[in-house]
Amino acid sequence: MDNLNKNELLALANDWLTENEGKKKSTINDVAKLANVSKKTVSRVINQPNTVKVTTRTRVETIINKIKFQPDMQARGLAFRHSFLVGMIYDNPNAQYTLNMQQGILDGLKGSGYELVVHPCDRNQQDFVEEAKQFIERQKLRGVILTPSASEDERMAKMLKEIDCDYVRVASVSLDDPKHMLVSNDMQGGVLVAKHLCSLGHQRIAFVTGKKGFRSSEERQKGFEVGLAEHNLSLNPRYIAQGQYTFESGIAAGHQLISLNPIPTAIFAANDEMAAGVMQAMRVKGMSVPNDISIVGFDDFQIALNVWPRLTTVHSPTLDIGRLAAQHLLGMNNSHAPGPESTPWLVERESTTHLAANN
Amino acid sequence: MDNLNKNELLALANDWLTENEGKKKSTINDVAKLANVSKKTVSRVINQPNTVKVTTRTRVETIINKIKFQPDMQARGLAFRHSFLVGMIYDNPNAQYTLNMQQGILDGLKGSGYELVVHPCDRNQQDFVEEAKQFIERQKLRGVILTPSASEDERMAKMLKEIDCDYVRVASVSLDDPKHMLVSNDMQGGVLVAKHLCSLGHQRIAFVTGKKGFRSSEERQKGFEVGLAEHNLSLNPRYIAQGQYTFESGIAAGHQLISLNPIPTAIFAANDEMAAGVMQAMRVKGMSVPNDISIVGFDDFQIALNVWPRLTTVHSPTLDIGRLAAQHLLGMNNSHAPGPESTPWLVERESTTHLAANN
DNA sequence: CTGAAAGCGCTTACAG
DNA sequence: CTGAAAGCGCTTACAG
Repeated sequence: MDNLNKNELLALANDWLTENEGKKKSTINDVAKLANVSKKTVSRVINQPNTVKVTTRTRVETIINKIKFQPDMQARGLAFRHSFLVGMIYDNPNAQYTLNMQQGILDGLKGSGYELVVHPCDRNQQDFVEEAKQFIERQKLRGVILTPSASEDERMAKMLKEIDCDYVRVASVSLDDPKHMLVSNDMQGGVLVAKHLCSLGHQRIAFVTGKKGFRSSEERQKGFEVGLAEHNLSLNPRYIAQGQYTFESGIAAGHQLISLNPIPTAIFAANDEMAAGVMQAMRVKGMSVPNDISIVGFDDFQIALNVWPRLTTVHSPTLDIGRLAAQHLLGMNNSHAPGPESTPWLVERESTTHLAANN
Repeated sequence: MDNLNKNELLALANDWLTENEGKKKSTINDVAKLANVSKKTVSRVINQPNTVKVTTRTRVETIINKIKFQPDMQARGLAFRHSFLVGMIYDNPNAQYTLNMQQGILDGLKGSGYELVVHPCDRNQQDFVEEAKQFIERQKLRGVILTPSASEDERMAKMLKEIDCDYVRVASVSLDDPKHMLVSNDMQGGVLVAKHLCSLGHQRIAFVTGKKGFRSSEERQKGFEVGLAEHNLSLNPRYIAQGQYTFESGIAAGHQLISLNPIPTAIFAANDEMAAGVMQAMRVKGMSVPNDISIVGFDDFQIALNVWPRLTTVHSPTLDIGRLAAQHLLGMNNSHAPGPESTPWLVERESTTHLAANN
């Protein structure tokens, strides 16, 4: 039996296939029988191919491919004591961000055999940590990826450590051991905005913050101030408006900022949504963007292209971040290297221009 | 042992808890031992509580709650021959739609013990059906929910039938046996738009279609024409512009439509994204919305509120649709009733107004 | 380099 | 109404 050549082996598998047509799915036992090895050897070919003699391995692989054997993830999970699922725990209200992140994670998981289970949470709810814990334990997740602001919650991180669940936190600043972090470096994005506006000659620049307690907003502001400082400028507290990361809050902030005297010549909003709201406020007041005032956003989501003029903004590589986070999670045991970082870049569009002479 | 009262039982469980603190998770065997029954009886309490004597059941439930026993879904899945996972297969490019649908499905799954695994697909890829098949079989999914346009693909439906996988297709028109359908009734939304515009006195009305091959666009148009017919109007083919469901295609369609002579007094775009694009085109041409021209969208997503004037549109209850689809899927075996339908409604905002006298 | 036995934590099929 | 045995499809631990 062991001396069958490939064609004889395939013929054997073909016979078996016609015999079992329409019957239940093939198992590791079927493969073992056809390849004339023990099921343990088939298991080795699947999990640690290098430990199997090449001729044996080739024989087993030929059968696996021929009868399209797929190991049962349920059974594998039971034996391995964890499932082949990765969880994404999130509470970000922005659809585009969340979906991009999902897609990035799925990219990173591709080919690994792992699937993505999504799990929104609500930090305002009393039992949201306990609820997440039950979710993870019930499905014996391989690990979880957290995005802001769920990723910034220390109660959540504490729980994950307690139940010894692998995890990666996506955030704009390092909050944990590097092996648990994927830093999106929003600060650097803020620096880029400052440089851009300064290079256009602006000096009276306003800032619209994001939602209170969101690290991303703090980091974007911090970077912005660092960038301004390099041009010997600083952010006047009067020119800082509190926003909520929403379109509506952008409108309000816009109205507040243009009522100032002197009026700012440029406004940096901590995300695109608010920048679009600021533009709305300008329009209502009959001000022209960018001639009367330059506006910059952050994220580079769809909305940046849907407004007119289109928004100059910072592109945050959400897809890449998701992919890196997934790879970081699955490779967690292999590396004690610091977690990867992602680098944003500036996208110049029509909402910013040189400071007009009359300003 | 069987005569222990509740407090004695709890004390017993407490002892066990302190003894096993930090050790591995509790299993059905632990519950059986503490409740002094066989594990089969514990299994019955979990799966078919009615078949167990009340006193026994209460005893078992007390233990389960006390030691916070959660059955292992991996093991349960293996024995049941299917996992406790539901898949969502989608290819809709609109982030808001997809995320709302996810959230709706999660709502419908809540409390069922099932989790949601997301799986985007690309109908342009040669092997997208085979790929989905492997996904389902590898994880032994309990069932899948398909959204447009993946839900409109008959090759996909055929494959699902072949592998005997429970599924629900969300679409704007019935494409399958009622037990496999969740109809979103977009046609009715189209009727509402026609009625609204006619009631405002408009007669020269244009339509921007969605992406070719999307049933939703066809249904919205069909309903629109039905509604117009009720007012003895019809859609002039010259006033139909082909769109792609994207913002950019809305701009193009807008330019095309206002170059017509006579110019339409109202435009209905098959989704909000395109309606926003049409408004953009109006702005560029110096036309005022709604005074020069009324504009209506469809979906009622965030973008409808981000434009100015805010968009009159049809609210499609995506969350409800997702929830109903999930419930329909899980209850599939219980009912042979026709699949549920969802009803859209009109949201009047500032982008539509009475036909001006000079038109 | 390979295999026979035991086990992962549940449920099904059978029995009483 | 309840239980002992066998099994779901894999892997671990041990042996050779």
